[in-house]
Amino acid sequence: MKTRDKLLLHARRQFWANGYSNVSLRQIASAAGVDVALISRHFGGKLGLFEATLDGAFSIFETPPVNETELIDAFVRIFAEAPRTSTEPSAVTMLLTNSYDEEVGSLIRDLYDRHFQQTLRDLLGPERAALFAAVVFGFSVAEKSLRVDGIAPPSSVEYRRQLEHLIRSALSFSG
Amino acid sequence: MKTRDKLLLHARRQFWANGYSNVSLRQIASAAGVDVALISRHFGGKLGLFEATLDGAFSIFETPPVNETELIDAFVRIFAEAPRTSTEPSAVTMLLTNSYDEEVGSLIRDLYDRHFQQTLRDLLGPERAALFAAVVFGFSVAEKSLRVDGIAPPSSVEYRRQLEHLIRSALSFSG
DNA sequence: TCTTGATGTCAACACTTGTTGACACCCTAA
DNA sequence: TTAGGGTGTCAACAAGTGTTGACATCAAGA
Repeated sequence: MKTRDKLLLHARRQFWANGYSNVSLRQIASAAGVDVALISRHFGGKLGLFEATLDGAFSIFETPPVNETELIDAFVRIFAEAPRTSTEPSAVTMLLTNSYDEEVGSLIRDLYDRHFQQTLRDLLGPERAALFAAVVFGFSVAEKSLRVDGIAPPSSVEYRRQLEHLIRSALSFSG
Repeated sequence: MKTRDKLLLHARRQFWANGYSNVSLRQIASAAGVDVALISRHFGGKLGLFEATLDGAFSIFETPPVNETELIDAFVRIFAEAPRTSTEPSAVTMLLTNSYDEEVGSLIRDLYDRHFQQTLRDLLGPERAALFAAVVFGFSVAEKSLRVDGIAPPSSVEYRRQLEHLIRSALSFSG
């Protein structure tokens, strides 16, 4: 594997899981088995490396959903299957760990809105799109951040039922 | 105002809003108009200062709710009124900015579970308590972290309607 | 008045941070 | 073979981190 790709892999892993400011270039370089200086050479610096990890971050749909049923199905499937197919941190996790950051927060929020929330808005209208995002992120916070018990194991049928219940509830809101 | 209290005030403000690792002692000392060394003297160090800011962090109820109706009312009221009564970061914000932190994450999650989620569990059972937490934190993420449009202004009637809808949805779940 | 302990001031410490420049290596094109 | 650009290696830099020790100041009790 090329040096550039090794750096990108470990950078994404660490930046996404722990947040931009909480990860040092030496940690990434060490995990990749590579000299620190190469980061500045290949990506121009820390910010450049981080931005490179965002490439395609919000392209989570293979085929964009065209109606609400497809949207729900796609989301539940992605959430329920993600933990089994990959140990990598998810885009949702990345948003939770980085959207409060002083250095990259606005960048992240902007990317998210343009590349994802906009899709929700077009399909659901602004209010229901907001509540949709709220329950999806809330479910993730409860599961991964607060680690509340009561959230079913990610691979179980109950997990899908819980998530689907929240999503359908959010969509049942009428302004 | 005593030095100790000044430090505590600005420490809470900054730690809660930006996260433990993203705030330096010199930033806090400077905001408080006080020498850095006094932090180690008064609180033993950075961690001691942070822990001091957590005192009473989860005592958000004046009188603990004894049934679901009271729980919903209390929560909606606290959320809807908080932005008007204070510019200070909320306990929810603190959880979002610190529960992923490597140094204080487990401490925070533990405190939260013992002092708050436990109350929800006793009242609602583990599953509904988890979904309750999910929608409350999700609503906060959408509003303050992602800053999604579609969330109504905090002082409006619509804000209360949105939040109440999500909470009632979570509680309508039956395992 | 003298003493004592708490409180504040200042400088320095060892350490980590991101970044840069000098140098060596290696593969390819002339 | 010879040059040259991409790639990797190493050391150093200035800036920022939390913490500590020496010293001054001040208020209260003997």
